[in-house]
Amino acid sequence: MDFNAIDEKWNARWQQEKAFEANPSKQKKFFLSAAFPYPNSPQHIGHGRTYTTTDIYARYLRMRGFNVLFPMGFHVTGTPILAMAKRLGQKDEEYLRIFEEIYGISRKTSATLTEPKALVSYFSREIEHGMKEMGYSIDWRRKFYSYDEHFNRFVEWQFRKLKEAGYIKQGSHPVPWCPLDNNAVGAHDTRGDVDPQIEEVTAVAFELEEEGGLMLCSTYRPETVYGVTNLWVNPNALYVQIEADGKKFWVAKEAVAPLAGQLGIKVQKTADAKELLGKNAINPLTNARLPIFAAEFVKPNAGTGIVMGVPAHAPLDYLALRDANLEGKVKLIQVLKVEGFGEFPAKEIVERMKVASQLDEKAEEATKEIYKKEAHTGVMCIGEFAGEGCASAREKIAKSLVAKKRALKIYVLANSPLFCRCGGVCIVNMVQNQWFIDYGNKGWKEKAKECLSKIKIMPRQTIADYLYTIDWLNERACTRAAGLGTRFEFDKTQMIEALSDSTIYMAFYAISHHAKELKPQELDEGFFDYVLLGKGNAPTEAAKKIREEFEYWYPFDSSHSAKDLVHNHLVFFLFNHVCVFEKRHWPRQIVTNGFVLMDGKKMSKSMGNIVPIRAAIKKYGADVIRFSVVAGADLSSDTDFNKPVAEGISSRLRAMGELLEKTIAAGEGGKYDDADKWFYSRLHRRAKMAPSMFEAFQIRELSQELLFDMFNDVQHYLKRAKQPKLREFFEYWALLVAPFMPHVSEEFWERLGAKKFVQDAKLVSVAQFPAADEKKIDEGMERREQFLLSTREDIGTLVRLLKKEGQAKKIHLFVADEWKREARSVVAAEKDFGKAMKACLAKPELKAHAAGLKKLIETCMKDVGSLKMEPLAGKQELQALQKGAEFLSKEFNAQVIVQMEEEAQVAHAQRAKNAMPGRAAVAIE
RNA sequence: GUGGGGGUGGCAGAGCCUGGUCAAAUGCGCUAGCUUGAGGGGCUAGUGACUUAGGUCUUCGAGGGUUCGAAUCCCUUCCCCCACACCA
Repeated sequence: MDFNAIDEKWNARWQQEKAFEANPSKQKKFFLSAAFPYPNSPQHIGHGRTYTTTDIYARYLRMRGFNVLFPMGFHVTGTPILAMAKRLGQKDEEYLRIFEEIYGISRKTSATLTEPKALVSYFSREIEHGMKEMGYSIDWRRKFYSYDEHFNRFVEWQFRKLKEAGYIKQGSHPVPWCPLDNNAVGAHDTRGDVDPQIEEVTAVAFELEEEGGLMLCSTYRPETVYGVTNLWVNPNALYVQIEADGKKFWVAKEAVAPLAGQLGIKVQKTADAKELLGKNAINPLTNARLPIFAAEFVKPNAGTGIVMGVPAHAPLDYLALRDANLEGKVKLIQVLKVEGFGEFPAKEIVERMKVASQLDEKAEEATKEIYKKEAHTGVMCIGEFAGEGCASAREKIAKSLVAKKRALKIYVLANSPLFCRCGGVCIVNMVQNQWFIDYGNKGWKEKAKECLSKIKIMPRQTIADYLYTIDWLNERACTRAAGLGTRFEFDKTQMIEALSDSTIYMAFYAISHHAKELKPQELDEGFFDYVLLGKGNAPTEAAKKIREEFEYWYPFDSSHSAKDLVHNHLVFFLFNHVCVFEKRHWPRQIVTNGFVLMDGKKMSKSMGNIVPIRAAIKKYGADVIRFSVVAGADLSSDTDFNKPVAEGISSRLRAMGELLEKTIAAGEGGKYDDADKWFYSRLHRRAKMAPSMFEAFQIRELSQELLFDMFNDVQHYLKRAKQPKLREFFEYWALLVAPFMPHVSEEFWERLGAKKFVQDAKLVSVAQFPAADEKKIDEGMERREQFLLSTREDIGTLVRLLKKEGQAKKIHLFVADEWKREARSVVAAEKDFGKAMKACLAKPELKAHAAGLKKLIETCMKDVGSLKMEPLAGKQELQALQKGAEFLSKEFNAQVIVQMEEEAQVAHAQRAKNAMPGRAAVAIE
């Protein structure tokens, strides 16, 4: 089988037949989509998982008679594409190399991609080709880009709705910032693509007794202010006094730049650390007098460069005191009671770990341990919040200090120093007048939760994540100074940010192909109000038709994405839908899936283990890739892509193909015998359970059943059947696996030249999903075969045990006597040994076998569980063995004798006694 | 730290909700035999330990408990992964 040729043939056919262009009709509809891609790179097989899952579902539903709409667009909003184009324009070596080595794009081509639009068009074309090659059943007429003017009008309308609802706010906001570029930095703007992490720190102000200035100490542990005995400055650093907020603060000189974006800083004077030493500050909570000491461990570039000394709870503080022989001069103050420690945990741990000095490496280890322990188990034993846990006290004290203006909230970059690609050192900037969407709004949250309670979430375990995120979400910045996308109407200097313009875009798919026919300026408030909300009168005839189309497709039935979007996009999707749309148009289902690993490892540019999807298709064929990325794991977990898996699927498919050819060549005929009955029972059983498994997204299990298990059954059937009859099998199978492997399925179907299920439809893709023929599901037949196979296994075990491989001459088989079956059913009802025995003896026909009863009941008790299942009748077992004797005889190359007499009557009576209901006895000569 | 998800045989990965048929599906790997001109591929069997009659013993992160019975239920504990906001 030439997979590539088959792929090409059917992709062309689908396109030619417009098989997936969905228009309103009388049919019931299903509207689903998967997160639209961001075209700044070619897609890899990891992307393929979400889209394939979506497509399998779409194809399944289409075969179940739904009018399915599966559209696709491109999300180009934001800064990465801009940044990438700019870097390519600068001939950035790192980017050129990634393009060349990982994406396979020549430097010559790269040179043409220096404009954002060129980049977008290049990659979106690439992605679209890949999706078509994968056979995704997408209605491409509805494609749009998120910077299209028509879409801009839509997003503007959406934001007007948010504003009307009172959800658009303005305020200040900390942002990672490059002072050289004078712009916000994201991960793609930093050297090494490091994601900037902002951390909130409390800076406590201690008034200087002598001069009224304030010593600004940054701390992660404001609750320890009660235990401050002194302040620390680095003796080798310079300190400056700055004016901010009308006050004078001392901070390290190196701290000024990182804080410049947050405090309106005016440097008043500079001083050597020595000038501060010997002065005294006042504790804002206890009014204690705190001397200022010198310590080497203080880092002038971290926080404010001034540190509170809490020797009772901070190992470094204690060590610094000890190092300077100041231990006698201060009295340690306990703030927290800590499990497993006495009054002064820091002192204790330093002594226990034998930390030599503040410069000892072990000091850090001790600090980590104490901080963790105190945060976890510490209970305040001093001050206003005595008795409270450390964590809650920390929060309350910080809040109250800030409220009393005795402390400031400052932000630092947790992973500093962080360099912008331009070379600048990143800082945190407090952006004033930042625009937000207020996801903190209580009423809105309630509505979002209401929607969540009605929506179907797959996989189900993720509901907790949604709930948590809805609760936790607060104001979210929704604009940026730069980026592609939609300009922010209420402040034209701003662009709407990427996760805010992609929350209800599915609604736009429903109408995008019509909207394109109109001029952007026609898509005004009245237009969208009418089309999307049914408000007012139709502004034009066209609008009326568009409204009808929207009404047909909405609500949105199923949203698909990878699991990483649960915490942002998918929750915004809920919020925005409940804000903008009528309740009857709220979404119905969300499905998220795990990622794809490559040989067990995460795919990444730096590892160079990214497999571009188009290359993979070329190598294995689309259907093998489709199958590989969804079959390996449950929806919720990550799956692994590797060569053996892909090849295993490929070889089975090929084998099926060859078998199909043979079947076609051989023709068909003859009466069904047991082997045929067994095989078709298995097939129809699978056909019967397939629908519920598709609907429950049990894709891993389904693929297991439909490909691997079915294949094994075929193998066994070929061995058992005198004259295999596979035509009906292929007629079913090709359709059962069609959602997974549409190309091969179409090809098989065409080769079969059959009309069943397809009727007037020309394509499998729009055929009926085959209903199982339940009459052919033959439980008894399957169980008899199972009985035969387990007997075969027993024989095999014995032959091996007796070291008689290939040498057994005669195999005698015995079926359990009737009295055993009766006794077994007694035991099944009465699981207590004694009572079961009594019950058995009460029956005259069993009493006759009293000698064997004890052993029998014991054996039955050993696996009580299996008693629940009704065993095959003796006759059935006998029939299975008799009909299977020839098969067993071939398997073991020995004469097989099935005994019909009662156990005691036959030769090998001792062995025959071993027979149990459900298990034949074996004697080997 | 907060929230979520996990720890199963050489590996991947089911089973756990609804305890017994679980030495634990399936796939890969490995071993042996057959097949093929070799290779690739295919087929058959084996793959916890012991065992010349279908048996026994020990296993599902660790420890404890409930139960006639625990991979499955409860408690304690250790470890791993993911998300945490302006980033698509």
